[in-house]
Amino acid sequence: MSEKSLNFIEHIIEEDLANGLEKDKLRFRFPPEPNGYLHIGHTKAIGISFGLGLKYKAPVNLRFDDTNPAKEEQEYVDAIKRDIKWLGYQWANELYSSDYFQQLYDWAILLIKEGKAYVDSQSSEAMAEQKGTPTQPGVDGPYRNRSVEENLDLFNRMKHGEFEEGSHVLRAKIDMQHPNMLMRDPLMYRILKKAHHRTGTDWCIYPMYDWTHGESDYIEQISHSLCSLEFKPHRELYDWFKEQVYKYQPEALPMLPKQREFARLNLSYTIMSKRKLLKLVEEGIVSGWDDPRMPTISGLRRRGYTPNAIRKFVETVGVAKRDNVIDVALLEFCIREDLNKTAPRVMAVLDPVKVVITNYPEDKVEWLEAENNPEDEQAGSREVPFSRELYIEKADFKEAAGNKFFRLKLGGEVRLKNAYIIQANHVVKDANGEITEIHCTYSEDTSKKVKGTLHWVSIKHALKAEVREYDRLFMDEAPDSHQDKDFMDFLNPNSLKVVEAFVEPSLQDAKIGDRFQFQRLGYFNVDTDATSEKIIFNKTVGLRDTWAKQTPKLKQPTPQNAPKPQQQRKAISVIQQLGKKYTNYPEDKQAKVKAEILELAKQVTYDELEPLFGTAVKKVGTRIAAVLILKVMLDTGLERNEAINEFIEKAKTDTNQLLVDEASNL
RNA sequence: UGGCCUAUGGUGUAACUGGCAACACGUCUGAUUUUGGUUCAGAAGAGUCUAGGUUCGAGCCCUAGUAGGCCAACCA
Repeated sequence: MSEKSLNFIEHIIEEDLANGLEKDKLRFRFPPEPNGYLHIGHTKAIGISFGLGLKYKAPVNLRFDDTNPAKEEQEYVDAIKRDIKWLGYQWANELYSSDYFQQLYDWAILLIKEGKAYVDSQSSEAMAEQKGTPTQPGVDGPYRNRSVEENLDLFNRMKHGEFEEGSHVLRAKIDMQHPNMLMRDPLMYRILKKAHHRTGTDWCIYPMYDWTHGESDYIEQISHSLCSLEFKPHRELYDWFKEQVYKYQPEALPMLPKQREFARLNLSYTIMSKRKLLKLVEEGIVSGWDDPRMPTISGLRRRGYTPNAIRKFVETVGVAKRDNVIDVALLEFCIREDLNKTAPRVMAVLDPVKVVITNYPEDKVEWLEAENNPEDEQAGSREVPFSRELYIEKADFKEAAGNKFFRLKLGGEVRLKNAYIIQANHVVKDANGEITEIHCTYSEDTSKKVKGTLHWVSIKHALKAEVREYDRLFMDEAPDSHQDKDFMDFLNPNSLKVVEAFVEPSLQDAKIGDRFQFQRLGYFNVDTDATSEKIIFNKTVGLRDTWAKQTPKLKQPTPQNAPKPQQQRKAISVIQQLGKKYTNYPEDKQAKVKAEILELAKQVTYDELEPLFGTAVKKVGTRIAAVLILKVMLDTGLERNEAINEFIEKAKTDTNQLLVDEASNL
């Protein structure tokens, strides 16, 4: 059994188990708000909680956090359930926070009676002002000390709809001076005269997140409530509410859930905010939540991603507490890895040029055997038609090219996949000089060694198909991380390219969702828009292409190389970095680095330098760097002092010759 | 002018206090190949944010910094 190393959450659980928590008390939950579609970021949270459920054979509840009737809709509930199921996870119970409205209300009454909650009747502006700021404490509001009787009366009338929205709220009475702003008398209830997707018009007060979420965990006796990092400050409040409520029924509900937070998933070149994704949908930038360019589960599904690949992906990214940006290349690796093993191979030409095989009889057709998947012996084979006139990719032919070009060129030979070897003899061009036909001759000897193999389709047998090729939606690595620019500024105008392609006839019967590898091109699946008349493919992902990397791309000035989302580093820290490895470099590189350090040194102040004098003896490189900086400073008029002299003397007696040399130079 | 969290190759995650640090992606070689795919073999790349300290020994413990993130919705 291969012991995979545990992530920090698993460590916590193991520790709890070791401290006496019974294994069958473990219980998790995934708590989406039904106000949008699930995206790849949620998959991490899903993978964590459901994964833990699988690992410990513990139940995982699907609980919709539906406390805001203004935003939540049944459509989203359905979509979320569909997506989780599609990913292959099973929840123990389908639950709703709204199921607990009555219980929550009853507990709120008890809290009021204890003097732990009160009705505030100010405007939200007034309350916000009293709340202070992160750096300034808040002050008590005028209604903070209402009597229990008055609070009870008011809260009761709130519930019965006697007041307008915004006129009163129920707040927990904690501490307006608390350093954690969430503890400054947080709201528990607001008046909302809106119909709820489940409770209809039963309620006109609705509980807030903090009050609802923790208590829902508690009611369900969740052992570990896992959420993303931004809820860390909420934990204190989560615990406060939990402790208040616990004393009302410690025997019936003994488990106090534990909230722990992990860093959410970020993917390079994409956005993950539901609000922003909604904007793309609403503004028609994409065709809907399931547009294949969207990072939603439904978008990825339509694009051709498999549940397997997505699960593997979230497993691979790991779980920790630091902010991260995952390279989309990892996601692409996961889907290629899966599809390589499972997708049947077919031939399709996306950008055709005609090939005429002049020594092949006009009417002859041969059906040649083609392997369905070299990675899967069970996959069997099919037959593809070969005839005199074929299409190959334009990019697979050049009139003249060097010998690193393995494809077809005039006078050169190339193998046609599953068929013969052909030689290009001459080309026919139109008035614009565009090649319209490539005339070739074929040879039936297929045993010959030739470097290149091309895919092709027989023109008269080929099916026309629409192919939708996608590129990233955004051209920036982190489109929503720029304070001065809107994420919409980075939209890629060429994220969708529709081409008319020619595919082999076996694809006639392909059904919606079917996945294929178009040989040498990539993985494609049949889009939901396909009809019996018109077949439509989505490009899921291209094959790895080491050839494309070598050919200098004449594309747009690669935005990838543009300034990283890092801020300018201080010269001193750059020098330290350079210095560290100084002694490891060969001489020429050493000279280069030295020049760089001397240049940077001009921006360093003496105050920044002095701490480096104490650098540990073994860090020779850093000390050399310090000597170099010092040299620049002395040259520009710095007066020697005791610290400097001491440092120089110490350097001169070092065992490292480089250091001694530099120090002696001073 | 406060509280909380985080810091390990380009990226993401590991490392029971004990060997100048492991795995995956990415990058680069080479071999194989009727997919410039796959597979296989290999390489480069990290003094673990900085400076002190404790220790025979520190990525891990202590102190002080630095940098980044989160917190002021009747949202979740």
